[in-house]
Amino acid sequence: MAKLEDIAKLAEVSPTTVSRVINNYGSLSEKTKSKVFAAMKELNYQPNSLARSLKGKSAKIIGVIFPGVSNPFFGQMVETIENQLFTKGYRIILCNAGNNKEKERAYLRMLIANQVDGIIAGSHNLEIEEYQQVGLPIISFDRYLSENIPIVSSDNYQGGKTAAEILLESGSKNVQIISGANRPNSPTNKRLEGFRKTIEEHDLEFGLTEIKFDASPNIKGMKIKEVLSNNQVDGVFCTDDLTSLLVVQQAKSLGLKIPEDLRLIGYDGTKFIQEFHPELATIEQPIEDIVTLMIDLLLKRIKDPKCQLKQNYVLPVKAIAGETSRRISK
Amino acid sequence: MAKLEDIAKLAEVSPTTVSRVINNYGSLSEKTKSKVFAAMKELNYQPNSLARSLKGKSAKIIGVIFPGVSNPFFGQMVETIENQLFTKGYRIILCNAGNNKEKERAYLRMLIANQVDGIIAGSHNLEIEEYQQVGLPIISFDRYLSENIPIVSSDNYQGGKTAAEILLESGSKNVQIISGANRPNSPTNKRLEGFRKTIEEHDLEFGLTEIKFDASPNIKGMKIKEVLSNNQVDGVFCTDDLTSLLVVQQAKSLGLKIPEDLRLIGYDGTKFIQEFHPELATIEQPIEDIVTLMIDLLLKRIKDPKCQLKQNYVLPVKAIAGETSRRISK
DNA sequence: AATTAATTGTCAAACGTTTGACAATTCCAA
DNA sequence: TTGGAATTGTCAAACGTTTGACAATTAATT
Repeated sequence: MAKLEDIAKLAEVSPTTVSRVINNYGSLSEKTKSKVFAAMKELNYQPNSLARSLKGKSAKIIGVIFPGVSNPFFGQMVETIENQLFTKGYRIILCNAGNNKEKERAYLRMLIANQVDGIIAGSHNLEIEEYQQVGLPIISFDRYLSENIPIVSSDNYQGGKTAAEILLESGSKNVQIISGANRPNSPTNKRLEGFRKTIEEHDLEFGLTEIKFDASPNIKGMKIKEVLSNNQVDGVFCTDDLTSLLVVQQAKSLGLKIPEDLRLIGYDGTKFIQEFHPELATIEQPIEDIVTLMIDLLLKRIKDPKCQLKQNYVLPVKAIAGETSRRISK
Repeated sequence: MAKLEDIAKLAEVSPTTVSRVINNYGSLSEKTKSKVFAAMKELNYQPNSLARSLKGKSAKIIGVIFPGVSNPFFGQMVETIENQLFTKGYRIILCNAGNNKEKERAYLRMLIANQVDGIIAGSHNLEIEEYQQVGLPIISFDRYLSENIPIVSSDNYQGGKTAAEILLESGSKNVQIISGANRPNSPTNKRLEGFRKTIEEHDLEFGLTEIKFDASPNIKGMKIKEVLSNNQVDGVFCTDDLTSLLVVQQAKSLGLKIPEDLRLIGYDGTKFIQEFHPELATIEQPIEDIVTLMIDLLLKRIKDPKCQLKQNYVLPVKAIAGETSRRISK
């Protein structure tokens, strides 16, 4: 590995000058600059980023903590984060916290040890006290972490409301919401609230089924089957699209026709779902915008750690029409 | 941020001793060790990983280069890599190369500058000469990169063969393979070969449709529609499961019943597909094993950069039965 | 008590940079 | 030609560790 000194020798200048060229510091003639650049090219030189960061230069690395990336929603999220950060010159360390508090803690410590510039967190493990003490800029997606950590989320309340409206418009009277188990302080609870409010405004009732986020699909399937067969449910709102897919599966196996017997709407609206399951009605979260905003806020905090940010940033959702919520004329 | 010196003061020992405790170097009494550990705990100390790596200690970071993580196959792959590496004390820098050669190059240089311990690459951009010169341990997934970079892949030939057999057994006579555009040197070509061999052994012919990996789903859909409507195709092998989903979509819109009118088998068999689309027949790649092997090889190379490894490692695939390839009795 | 072994301390160099102070050189214009 | 500015060089300290040489202290063994 070529080092600064080697460049200096080749370009016949002093090491200091090379460093000056790299950091554009002090006054330099065009001639030296180009000599140095040429030498850098010739030796395929890359400044040692460790040494630079040690001297206080930022390493340009962001830690990204999510439950995982095999779920298409988080996959798209992380991919978008990576893409946008890349164009700004940042790299990411991927931290899949799963539903493992210890792992999340370990990652948090590691990120600190590695002197990352900031953290974007969207994990599901709450009550990680450590977040309060991390002396690093953090932005959270859709989860409450601590007092002064801004949360960016989509308009969960409006999302729940819209989902309810669509189900009602589609002619459903007996609706059901299937959601992940609720955590206190989680903004996703608002989906439920918005949904409830709307249903109650129409003087109707609804059933609530909670299924743990991390349950196996078989277990989830079983619970869904119960829901669909015990009641005369004719409308279902799933708080994520994958659960919608399971509902489709179970409905089929029960001989229920969608949308004739049962209307269905999901949540998230990833590119994946829109492209490979355009029949699914869903509420789309503006992933691109969410990421843009998170990164914007994070970089602001990185530039000025004391800059004041709001605690909550809410972005609008969009209803995606789909066959599964088509209005049925009886 | 507490540093080594602070620990030394608190534990009332010399900085050297602290370092010795951390690195378990030289002889140390239990008493001092525990004093130091206590101090470390009290100050919540994390050795500065940059400084350590500068001094030659490994940073315990692996670069992971894939096209992206929004695709469930790569998502699961990367998630598995991350999980397994975590338990071995390594972290990962996620590099989504997309189909962007420049980005991949930039990432490669960055990984070198950041002194990562090794690289796992599964990108789709071939002809990146730089791979030859990277002085780092690299393992590749399913792609040829350069002479001495081991490739781990599933048994593509056998996979293609099995897919063909299943289609034939299901009663299809007029089969079609829909694959990503072929790249020279790519092991995935073997899927095609295995398929061809088997079909020809049965004195049948087959059609080949190539669709660029990165085409939009709409374009892909259109091409698939053409294939399904122009020919009297009654069996389709897609070289990935997502394309299978598109075939299901198009078949439905054309009024073709699966499996009655058309049998279908895909490739990859991610957890996602198996759980959310159990009706899809597919050839499962043993992701877990692939990752285990890649990491095993990589860590070997990291320990001993000169250790001899084979150029190719091939792991067996498994046929996953599904409704879409059910035998039809006419 | 004398000898040896184990433990800890002091000191300094090194890893590859950045950056400041200062001096030396070159260049250009009046 | 001289003065001042622009450019480059030398030198050294710093970032937070690791590690070796060596000396000093303490503990264990006879």
